[in-house]
This record gives sequence, C-alpha cells and structure tokens, in this order.
Amino acid sequence: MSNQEYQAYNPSVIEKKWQEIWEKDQSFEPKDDFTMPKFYGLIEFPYPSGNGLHVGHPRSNTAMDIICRKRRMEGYNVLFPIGWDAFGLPTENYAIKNKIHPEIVTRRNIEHFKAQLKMLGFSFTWSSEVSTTDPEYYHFTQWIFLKLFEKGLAYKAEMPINWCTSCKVGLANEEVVNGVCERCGGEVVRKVKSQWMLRITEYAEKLIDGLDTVDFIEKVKVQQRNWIGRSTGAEVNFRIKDTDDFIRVYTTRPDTLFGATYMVISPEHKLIDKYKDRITNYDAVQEYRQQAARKSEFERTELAKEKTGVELAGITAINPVNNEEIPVWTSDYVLSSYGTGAIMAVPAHDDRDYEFAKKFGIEIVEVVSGGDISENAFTDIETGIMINSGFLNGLSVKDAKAAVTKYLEEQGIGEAKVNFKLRDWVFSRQRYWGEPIPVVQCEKCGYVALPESELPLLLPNIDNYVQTDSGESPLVNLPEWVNTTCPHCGGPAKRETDTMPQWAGSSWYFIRYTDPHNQKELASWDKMKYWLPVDWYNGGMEHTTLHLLYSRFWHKFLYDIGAVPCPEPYQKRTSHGMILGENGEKMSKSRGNVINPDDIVKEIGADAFRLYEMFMGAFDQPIPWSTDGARGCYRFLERVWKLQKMVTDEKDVSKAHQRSVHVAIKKVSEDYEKMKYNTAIAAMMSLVNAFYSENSLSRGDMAALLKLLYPVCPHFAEELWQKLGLSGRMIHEEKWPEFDESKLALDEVEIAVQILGKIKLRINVPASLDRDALAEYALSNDSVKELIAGKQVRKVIAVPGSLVNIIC
RNA sequence: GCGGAUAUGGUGGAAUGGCAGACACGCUGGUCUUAGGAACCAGUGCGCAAGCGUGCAGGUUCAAGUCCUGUUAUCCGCACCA
Repeated sequence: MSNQEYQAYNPSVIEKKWQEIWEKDQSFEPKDDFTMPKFYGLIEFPYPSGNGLHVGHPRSNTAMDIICRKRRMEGYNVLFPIGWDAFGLPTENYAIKNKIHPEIVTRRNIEHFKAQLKMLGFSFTWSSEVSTTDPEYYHFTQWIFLKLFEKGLAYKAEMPINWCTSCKVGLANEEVVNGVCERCGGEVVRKVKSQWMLRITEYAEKLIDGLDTVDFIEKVKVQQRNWIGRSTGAEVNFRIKDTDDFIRVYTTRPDTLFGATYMVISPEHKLIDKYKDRITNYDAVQEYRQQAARKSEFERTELAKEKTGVELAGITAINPVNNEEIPVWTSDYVLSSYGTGAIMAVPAHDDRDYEFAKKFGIEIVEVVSGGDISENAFTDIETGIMINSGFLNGLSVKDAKAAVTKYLEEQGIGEAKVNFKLRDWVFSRQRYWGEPIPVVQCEKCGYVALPESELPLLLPNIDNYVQTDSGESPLVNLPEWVNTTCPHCGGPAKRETDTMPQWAGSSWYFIRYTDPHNQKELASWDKMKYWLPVDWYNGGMEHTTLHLLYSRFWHKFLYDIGAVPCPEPYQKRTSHGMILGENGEKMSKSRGNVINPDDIVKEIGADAFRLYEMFMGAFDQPIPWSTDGARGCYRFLERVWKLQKMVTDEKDVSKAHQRSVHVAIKKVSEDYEKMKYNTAIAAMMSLVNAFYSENSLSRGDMAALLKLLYPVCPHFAEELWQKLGLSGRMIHEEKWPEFDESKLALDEVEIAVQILGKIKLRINVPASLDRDALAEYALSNDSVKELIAGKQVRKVIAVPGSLVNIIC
C-alpha cells in the first residue's frame, strides 16, 4: 500500500504540471551527439486555419508521438519537429473579408494552434519550429526555385486556368465543385493565362522507380504509380497520302497495327490547319473544333459517354505495315495533351475505338482471335493469338508486340516509346499570400532570375489583397515594387507578380527542420547527413498525389544538384484514416457534426482523448467518432489510477501477474510498431483487468504497465510514476521494457476437441505436449473415449495449444 | 469504365488456415447510495431447443472470417491517357 495520500484523478491539473516540467527541462530536445542512433519522425505540418485544430490532427500526431516517445526510451536521438504551412488561400480570403493583414491572421492562428498542440502534450522538437511565411524560410524556397529555373525545370507557358465569371477570379482546381465556383456558384470557364510551370514530368521515371526503394504503404505506391501513369508502347508514322507528311501516333498496342482501320487526331492538332485546303469539308471540321474548344472541362467529362467527331474528307493515311488507305477523323476523345495527340484506331481491340466505329459505321477488322467482335472489342492481351496480321500471324500478343516494334525500328517507321500521364505542375497563383517568384521580365532579355544575393525577395506590404478584375495578383498594383531593373542588362524590367502555390513551402520543410536557423543554406550538410532521410512520415491519403509527390520531386532534384545527401526524402510512409462524425458522415460545419478537441480535453483531459483516438479502431481505416467511447477511455484511466491503492511493496514483477505482464509487453511493443494501437490498448486493458481480478499488484507490475501506457498517456504515466516513487527518475527517462519469452509459457492449456471438425468438448492438457503426445493424451481422456465409443478413428490431427480434431 | 479499400453482434472493432465475437461502447438485472449520467457485481451473437451463425453463391482443406473462383453493396481516388 502506498503511503501517499490518495487523490482523485484530475487530468487538468496533472497535464498542465507535466507540460510545464517538460518545457522547462527541454525534455524532448534532440542531442547534438551524432554518434547516437537517430530517429526522425514526421507528421504533416498543419495549415493554421482560423478554425483551430480538428480531431484529425491529434490522430496522426498522437500516433507519431507514441513512436517517438518509445524510440527515446529505446535510446534513440529523436527529431520530431513541428511547423506551419502558413501561406494559402483561406487566410487570404479571411484577410480580404475582414480587412486584416494575412500576416497578422497567420500569427494569430499559429498562436492558437500552438496552444492547442501544447495542450495535447506532443513531444515535439519545438526548437525546430518553422513557418513557410517567414522570410528566413522562404528565402530558400525561392532559392530552390532559382535552381529549378537555372536547370530549365521552371518555365513559363500558356495554360488554361479555371476562371470564375462571376467573381472574376482564377480558381484552384479544388475550388471548382461540379463545374461551378465553390464560393459564389458562378459559372467557371477555362481561360488561357501565362503560367509558371515546373517540369515534374522530367522526373516521372525517377519518381516511379524510387518507389521500389522506400517503405511506403502499398496503397500510396499504387496511387502514385497510377497517377504518374507509365505506359509502354510505340510511336508509329502513318504517311498522309500524296504528301511527305506523317501523322505520328502513340499506341500501347503496336501488335494490332494490321487492325487499324482509321485514325483520329485531336481537334487541336496542327495538321488540320496545315491541310485545311485539302479538307473538303473544312467548314464542318472547323465548327466541330470550335465546339470542342467551347466545352468547359465539366461538359467534356459529362459528355464523355457519347462519342462525337468529324471525318477529314479529302485526307487519308497509309497504314505502314499493309499499305492500306484509311480515313482520318478528328474527335475530342483524343487528347492533344497526351502522346502525340493522334491515334491509330483499332476498333476490334479497343473499347473507345469500337464505340466510335460502330457509331460512324467504320470497318472493324479482327486481328487478335479469342473474342467476339460482333459484340464487343476484344481487349484481352493474355490469351489472344494474332490473325489477319501478315508476318505476325500465330504469335501471342506479347510476342507480336516485340516483333512488330523491332520491325518498325528496322524500317524506320516507328520506335518503342514510354509515355506518362503525369502533367507538368502549374506553379503560379495570381494571389498575394504566397512566396514571390524571384524572377523579372526584361524587355530585352526575357525572364531573368534574380541573383541569389537578392534573396529573400520579400513579399511587400499592401492594403488590398483582392485580385484585379483581370485576375492578376494584387501585387500588380504596386508599381514601385513591380518596376525594377534587369539584373542581366540593367534595363527596365518588371517583377513577376504571380506567387508560388501552397505546395512550394511544404515541398522541403522536412529538410529545414534539421537546421532551421541556417542563414546560408537549406541546412548544413552534416545535419542533413545525420538526420535525413525522414525515418517515418505519417500523413493523409489526400496528399498522395500532391504534397507527397511534389516533395519527392523537389528532393530528387535537390539530390541531383548535390544539395541534399539522399535520393528519397522519406524512408517510410504510413497513413491514418479519417475521423467521421458520430453519424458516420464526414465532419463538416454544414452537417453540424464537428467535434472540437478543446471541448473533449476539457471534459476528459488530453490523455483520455489521445487514448480514445488510438483505441477507436484500426488506425488506417476511417472511423466514426463516439463521445461515449471517449468517456470509456477516461474510465479506463480512472481504473488504472485507482490501482495505486492495491500496489504492494514488492519491487519486481509479481509471480501472480508475471505471465500477463510479459504478454502485455510483447503485444504492446509489437503493436505500436505496426500502428495497431487499438489492440495494444486492448492488451493493456486486459492487463488491468487481470490486476483487478487479483485485487493486488506489485510495484514492478505497475511500473511495467505505466511504461507501456506512457507513450499514449504521457502526463498520466509521469504523474503516477512519480506519485508511487517507482524510480528516482521521470518515466520518460526510463528504458522501454523488454519481455522474456520464457515467462510467456503456461503449464496447462485448454484445448478444443473436435469430432469431424465440430467442437464437442474442451479439456485441459499439459502445455508441453507435442503433436503426437497431445493426440494420445486426448484419445485417452475418458470423455473423449465416450464420444468416440464404437467408432473407428481414422485420423487424428493435433495442434498443440489449440485443438485436437478426430476423424471417425 | 479503371484503380484501391471495406463488408464480422445493437455500436466501434478482435482473431500467424486451428475454440469467431478479444477489448470497449451501449443495453439488462443487482449491490451501495438522499440521488445517479458515480462505483462495484452479474449478464449480453441468434435460437425454447437440437442447432445456426463473419454480404451472397460455389470451391480447396481434417479444419475457412482468413485461401481460390464468381457475385453484390458501400466508401475513396482517377476520369476517353490510345
């Protein structure tokens, strides 16, 4: 019995107490000792919105906090940083609406977030805190841009953007919902603007291949691979009859070349203009092209089901393998932005071509046997055999591909080709609250980079953050800022007024964390060399093809120019499921099902809140919130709290609980690593139930439980540890417990006895029996004998520790 | 249409091919209380039972929630990528 006076569990008091101690002692600051084994745990730094933390943040943060706290107890030097992804639209919109400078809004929001995160007791490396809006930080965001520009990976191009006709504003894709403006419901059209682009496509291959070297959860890899969309095939030239010109097509099915019965080029294809004099129905073609151009993105996808198109009368092409003359069409089902903007159509073996050919009565020639082309296109590439295909006849699809590609290359009419779906990254925003792009436009020299010595190019102060009527950044209203001189020729030049997207600052923040106040470079080489790559990065699936891909791109680029020491930024990536409202729907203000972490912490404390978020269900699955469930976790902590009244003076793990304790250590240690927090917590609950069933536990038993519980409920564990005086240190300075396999053994186990696979009874047997001994033991049991009396035993399957199945 | 995931009590969910429903929530009854939305104790998949039970239909196996084939529903992502 502890001689401490018993006090009821009061989370608000002890949480505050320990947060102050940790802060005062700098308990979680990493050491400068680079000989220690390191662990770099990372969570996506939050966007400090005005709404404050939602319940999703603590789910990811607590999960990684658990890993980091455990790592420290295991002797690792741990970096677990936090910062602010603070540029971006919502802050700017708030600033516009309330006429407050976004910088002030941002500062206020960060303070609020910080207080909330501290309230939850995360063991962040606060000394590494960064904000993307800090000039000291965006200095190097701009520096990376200069490097991209220098290497030709940043370029300016005419690109269509989403334009709200009512707000007269360019919108991000995320702001366009069902073809209308998210804010005003106005019509959104495509408007061509000159935009900064980043050549991420240059890294398509590396981004795909790099996935084989990292430990990302499979669905992230699959999604990135699909997004990058590598496909292998061939480009083939089809001569336009009576000219020297070719239509060059891309196909993944060069094996079906003999089945090409027409061609389709995109409405934007240059050859249409070039041969407009030959096209006898040019008026009709022109009208179709205008129609296609007028269609908004929304309409184009809406109308995707029904194929449309116009034949280019007067133009035909020659199939290079059989010299057949085939018609050429234009249709918007062929995209100008993919491949060569032209295809050979093989209706017998492509669903889209089939549909198109059926609609317009074009010939369908079967070249792969195995299907029924009177019903459907036959697209199976595994089983088909080539027919009607000259020298390819009799080959499998796979062999035919190889054979025809070789032939094309030998004849000089085509070649193997890899294509990607990935598009270059539109990097401009006509907005105020972002990093200025450090480039000027000179009348003589064109786009010229600022010299590095002029970085950071500060975002100038401004009174009005609204875009201009023509959709330019409000920075254009600052002539004294815009008008400058060309660093190259000294002549008059204008600064770029577009700013960078929110994804810029977040593409390299994990590098900056290793050396956040370095004025000279991204981070010092020694620090990067020690800390990078991030060992474990947890975040949301919604960033898989955005932030996660962008930052891998930047990192690979930085690696290629020798600015970082490793080719991949993240060794391991995991992902948490979303927390839904209590009604099972997505949490949102409009649904009125939002749970505020402040309210929960006020009611049950941070530890119970953290505990519940980890216990509520499988970590990677979406899960509805349950306030009752959260209260249940509070009850569990109260139950543990009350254990202090039955702790004996025995120092070691008790005989009575020895097995339960070691089972729990094993289960909890393993489950934390697998992020199976729910079952880890269940194991601790079972242990507590075992303590209660004996009405007694030793100090050693309690110590083991508290160490296991500490990563999830750190304040609680620290407090009880100290209250019971379990050691002279604080619990976070303790070693992680190890389990002893030999302590897991049982003397006797209950096994099930089955007859023909049906359970008939359960018997207790010595745990040490092997397969044969167990079978024998079971057969000699009186109750079992009764069951099989008069029957012939044909076979006995015995599984030690589990069951005996008697076949008779 | 393509890709991914999921499907188990009233609810959230457990279960290396080996006793389905661990651990919780909720609910029912009880104890103690001036009181209970506190605590503690007992019960709780369905069925009176024999039995039946992991979306549905088959299959493999001594044994299937788990493996295979097919199928349905829901969620997420992509959207004519040749």
